[in-house]
Amino acid sequence: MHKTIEDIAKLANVNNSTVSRALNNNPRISEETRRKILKIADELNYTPNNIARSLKNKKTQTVGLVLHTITNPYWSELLKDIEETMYRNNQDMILFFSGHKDDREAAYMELLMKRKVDGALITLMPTSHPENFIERLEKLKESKFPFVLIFGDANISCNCVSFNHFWGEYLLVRHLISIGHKNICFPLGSLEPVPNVQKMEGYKKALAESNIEFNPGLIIRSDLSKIPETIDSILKINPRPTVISAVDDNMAMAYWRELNSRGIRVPEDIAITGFYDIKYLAHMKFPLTTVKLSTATLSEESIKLLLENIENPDMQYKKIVIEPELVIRESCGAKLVNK
Amino acid sequence: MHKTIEDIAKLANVNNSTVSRALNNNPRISEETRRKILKIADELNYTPNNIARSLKNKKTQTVGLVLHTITNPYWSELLKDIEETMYRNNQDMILFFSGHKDDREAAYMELLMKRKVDGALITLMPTSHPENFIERLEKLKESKFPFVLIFGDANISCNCVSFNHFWGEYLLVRHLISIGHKNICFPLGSLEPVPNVQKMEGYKKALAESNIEFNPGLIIRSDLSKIPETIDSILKINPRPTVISAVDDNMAMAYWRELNSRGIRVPEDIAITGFYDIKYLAHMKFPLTTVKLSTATLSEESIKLLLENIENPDMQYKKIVIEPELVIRESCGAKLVNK
DNA sequence: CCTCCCTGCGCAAACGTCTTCATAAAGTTT
DNA sequence: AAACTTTATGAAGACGTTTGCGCAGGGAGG
Repeated sequence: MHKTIEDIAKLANVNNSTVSRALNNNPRISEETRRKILKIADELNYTPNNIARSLKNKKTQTVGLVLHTITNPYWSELLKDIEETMYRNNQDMILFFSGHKDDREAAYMELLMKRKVDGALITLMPTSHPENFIERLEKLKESKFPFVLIFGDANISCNCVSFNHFWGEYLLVRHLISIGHKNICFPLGSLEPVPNVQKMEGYKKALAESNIEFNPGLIIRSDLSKIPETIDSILKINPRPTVISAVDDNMAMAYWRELNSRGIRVPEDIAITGFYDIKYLAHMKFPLTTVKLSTATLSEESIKLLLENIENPDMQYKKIVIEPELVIRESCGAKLVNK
Repeated sequence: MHKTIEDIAKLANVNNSTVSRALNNNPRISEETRRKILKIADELNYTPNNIARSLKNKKTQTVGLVLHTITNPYWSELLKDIEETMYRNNQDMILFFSGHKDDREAAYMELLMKRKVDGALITLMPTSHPENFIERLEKLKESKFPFVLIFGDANISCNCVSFNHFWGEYLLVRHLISIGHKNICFPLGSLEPVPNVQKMEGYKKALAESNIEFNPGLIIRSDLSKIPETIDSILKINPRPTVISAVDDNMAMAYWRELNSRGIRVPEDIAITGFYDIKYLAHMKFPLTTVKLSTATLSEESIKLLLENIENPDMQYKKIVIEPELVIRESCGAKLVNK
């Protein structure tokens, strides 16, 4: 079966501790014996037992990842990037999906402690039960459990990594204006979530800079379950908007599809923009103009922060805000304008 | 800090072993002491140390999941279902993405053993290096490492769970014929991968049953990177096909998008069908007629098989084939025909 | 009443690794 | 050459569980 340190020790005629030291590059050991031990370890095809190691070291080299959703391709992309970053950092990752369900979220927060992960990456989504969620975070903080909140906004005191939604929407609307759009419809679900508030600010700032008056009639309620109704409302606005700035790529695609089924062309008849930049959609050849929230940067930054926190559980909390990036494709009508 | 069995033992004035037995529902212990111990454990907020437990038991209650891709929403859906099934079975899951890269795949296969997971779910994708992949599987088999191959076809001797692609395509084409389609274009990348071979059989069987002659001109080469060219070829076929039976939903969407950008309507001008049934697309309101390969059933079956294998490492290999299910939506033109 | 068996529990070893302390040998300083 | 210091290694305990063995006490069967 599997070889242990003791097996090596016997063959090398040394003590366990010597083998352990040789394997761990402890300097207090002679080059000669080190080489001898390493050679034998190699011949025996020895691999250390991480369980035993964890028991002694009280570190598992494993972090938890708590996601609220995964079927949305943006989050899968993020998951992929996180996994790769973990791999580069020699960390294992154990996964917990809460699926927006409060009870599972509670269960997972418990599991984080029980399963002995060294720390965790946790996503905050505006739709989950905010009070319970915050309360659970407080518990983690109390027990000094290292974690960082992904997409966490400023209202929570803990390690956070998030994006500057304000600036993203600003860049986007500024671009739309620059290619001739003035009537920019901005449907959103609710103004409660912080990202939406920030986007609204960005939208207004861009308008103001171009001396376009803000028209509240262009801000309408929308929801993935009521796409036809939303499109109805939009088409009734007078004058008709020339572009719909969707709150995310998914909504953008749903609008696109609904317009298409009515024979309205995108972007010729009405333009559409998204937010997040879901790679899968570009893969499927949908040239959506959007604002990229880089999953690569997000994972890089959050893991860096998390490892820092694991290293030093008493560190000051940090907030990292990543700047988004405008991605101009065809759905905004940019190519039409340039002709 | 964290409480141990010893802490409980002291307070209860019993030995460690008694506490352990009480906690593990060992029958050789009186109801009285059991209750006393459980009460104290509860008061102390005791949670067992899984690391120590694993060290003793040589079981980690953790399984590895090796995925080749995750950004494709079908696989994310599968991942979600697997995670949920794992949760119900009290198993942790550690994740490895190989991203179709051979070196990472090799690294992960090594890690599976080193990281002390009890077993693994491994996906086989036709695009990875088949020889190396098979070789690595043989190694796992040699060391009696429990694993099941997801989407594994019959050519490999190991535990497999896969779908009956043959029957899926057959159901689909039979339906297409039933609503009046006769000219069914069937573009595919290559006839090498087993699923494609099976689909081809299903396609032919359905035609034969309706006495429609097989027309090789309708079988064309296709590739996600050459969508416009594929559509060009399809539109040149005479008589023009009334429907494109794509090899998967992703290809279907790419065709859809390309046709749309040329002003060709789906399904009015040409119908489209997919394969797999990616939930995300339905979510985005694309009413794609497709063949559902249920991720729920897949995860259920594969985990059941894996746990069985972990329980008994010497078991006979099993092959499980899941029947797919036809999902009729609008893209095949069914609704048009019925009018 | 003696043996036998069952119940309930304690003792101690074990899982594989790391680490503190001790010690012997070798090298350095005075 | 005595008194240190440094270097290389060994011995043993610890991390938190689980478990085989043993033993005391009590009930049952002969």
